[in-house]
Amino acid sequence: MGSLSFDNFHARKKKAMVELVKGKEIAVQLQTLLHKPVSDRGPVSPKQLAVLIYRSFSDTLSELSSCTTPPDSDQIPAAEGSSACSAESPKKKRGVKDRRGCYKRRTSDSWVTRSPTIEDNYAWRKYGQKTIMNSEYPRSYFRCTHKQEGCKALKQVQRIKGDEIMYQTTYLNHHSCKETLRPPPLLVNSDPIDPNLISFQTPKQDQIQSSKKLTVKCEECVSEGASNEAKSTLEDPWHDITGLDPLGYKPLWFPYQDEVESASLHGLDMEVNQLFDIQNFHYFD
DNA sequence: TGAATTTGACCTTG
DNA sequence: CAAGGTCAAATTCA
Repeated sequence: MGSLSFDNFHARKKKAMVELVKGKEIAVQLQTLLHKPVSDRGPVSPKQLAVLIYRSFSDTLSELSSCTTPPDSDQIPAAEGSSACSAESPKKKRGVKDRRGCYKRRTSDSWVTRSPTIEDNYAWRKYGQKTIMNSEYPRSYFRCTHKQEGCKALKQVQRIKGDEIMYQTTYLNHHSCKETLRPPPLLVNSDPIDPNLISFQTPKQDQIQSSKKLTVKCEECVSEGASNEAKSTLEDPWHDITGLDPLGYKPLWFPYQDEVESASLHGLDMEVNQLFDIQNFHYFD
């Protein structure tokens, strides 16, 4: 078992590196493309390249996160794979021992994000809510809507005490249903739960005013550690493509951001920053 | 009417 | 035993 996991670790690591290199190459392509006049750009749009870059990072992170699972963990497989926890019949009455409680508590394959929204471009289904001790707000429990297909991704969302418009989201397990990853909406207008998300569409006249309010509100809600530099990128189109929050918050759907932010992301910083320097950043078709 | 959410009971963990 | 995580019936929504 040990050597198998060891091999697996290196295989995944290698795959992750390949993905990163691929992403970097695409980023270079994107950079080159953006230096060309729109008429000379050919069939591939910058937006498509940006999506590919995102996908590359996503795949990389997926591989890396799998590496973090302890090789020797004898964790009980999620309920559907466990004979001990599998139910004989789909419906059982209360009192009969069923699969309730057959869960893993937080594993190493978990990460926490803070965001003004709970949206992360995956489809989730809420399956529970609990009031938490010493917490003003209840914690909501979500699972991937594609659980039936074997996806074990879970997340817990809780408002942050003292920072009411921020949510702390704890993710458990990665999506195995990659194809269900919904592309970020081209128009991020508002969130049903929290309207702090920003629209990158050319604002209509009546939206400009609310946009200003939004800016003020967001600046108020930025945590102490957030840099003013980051706050100034409100119209950052990168967010629309990648889901990275332009307000200086943590990325909205970037697992392992704390570890990766300073490594992988900064690896692209130069190119990304150069992209932002380009005045005519046409990435929409 | 099917899908999604709510809610209280049940279960495990520490 | 308390706290937190999950289940599933009931309820709501589209």
